[in-house]
Amino acid sequence: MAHTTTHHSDDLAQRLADSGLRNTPQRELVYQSILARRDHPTAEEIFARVKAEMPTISLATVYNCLETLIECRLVRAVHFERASTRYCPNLVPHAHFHDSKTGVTHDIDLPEELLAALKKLLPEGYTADMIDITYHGRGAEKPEKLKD
Amino acid sequence: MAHTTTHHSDDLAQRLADSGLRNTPQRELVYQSILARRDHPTAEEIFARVKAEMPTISLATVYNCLETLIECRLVRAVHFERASTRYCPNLVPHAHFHDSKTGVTHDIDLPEELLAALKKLLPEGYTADMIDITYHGRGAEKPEKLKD
DNA sequence: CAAAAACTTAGAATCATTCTAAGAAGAGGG
DNA sequence: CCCTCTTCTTAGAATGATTCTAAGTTTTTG
Ligand SMILES: [Mn+2]
Ligand SMILES: [Mn+2]
Ligand SMILES: [Zn+2]
Ligand SMILES: [Zn+2]
Repeated sequence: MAHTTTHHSDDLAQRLADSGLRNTPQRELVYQSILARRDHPTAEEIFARVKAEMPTISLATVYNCLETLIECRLVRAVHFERASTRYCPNLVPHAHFHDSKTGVTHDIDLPEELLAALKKLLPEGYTADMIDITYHGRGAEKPEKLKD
Repeated sequence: MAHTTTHHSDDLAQRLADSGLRNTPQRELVYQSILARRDHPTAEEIFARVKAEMPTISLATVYNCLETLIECRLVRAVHFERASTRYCPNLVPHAHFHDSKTGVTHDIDLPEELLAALKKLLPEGYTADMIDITYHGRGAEKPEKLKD
């Protein structure tokens, strides 16, 4: 897989350059801390993770970096009710399943055809830039088989 | 249409009674103010409308009444990003179209088949109590034909 | 190097919502 | 009718996530 391997830090460097922004250690660290796991951390959770590596970083900077990452389209903001915003590094169009028992959030891939069907529900002349879909429910009770 | 006509205030009285709650003038007024229009007002907007009729009502009471109406399933809370919660009297399953230019919110009816298709995307063992769908985009630019 | 621009930071401010504590209103039993 | 218990309403304080402010740092440019 030689040179075709893409490093996420390269993505970041590239996107920041494209937007005329600087690639700072804080931005790098905040971005990596979101990529590291497939959970959907809040700003406070990211702050806690990042602080372990860079104890001087501030919560304000975490918020600033997150805003930058969203502008650069490397991270997506996710909202459940009015709870703290969560941040998601999965850039393919997907829905979110919010487990009301555990509070855990899973990504649900959305087939192109389903998005098309949703767009067909709109009245003449309406265009949707994005469609936000959130499931609220419960995940499997039993421990999952032996996949993953 | 004789006696079959349902008055919304009867709905309210019934639901409150079912839940062992009292039917107060404040609850009645808050409910009517939401039913009166198909917009999706915020608590502050409802407060303003209701205050015109009952100048002594408090914002806390509006929030309390809204919570009660939601418990009684007569009103639905709607969230866009982290903006103020909006309240919707449309009880059939529907999505929301949020016009990013005007800020106006429209209801979009959801066919049963589409909800079924969405539920089929969930992994084994996952159940969704509810699915929240929000479109973000722009409505028709031109003035609508001559309907409505 | 000097100056300008972009960033980071701590703490204050904001804003929607919830909480608290006290008073008002309604239901029921005598 | 009173009395008492419970439910409601109310004003204002508290909360919590996020944004703003103002001052220092770092980076880039000339
Ligand atoms: Mn400071
Ligand atoms: Mn008070
Ligand atoms: Zn996600
Ligand atoms: Zn609605």
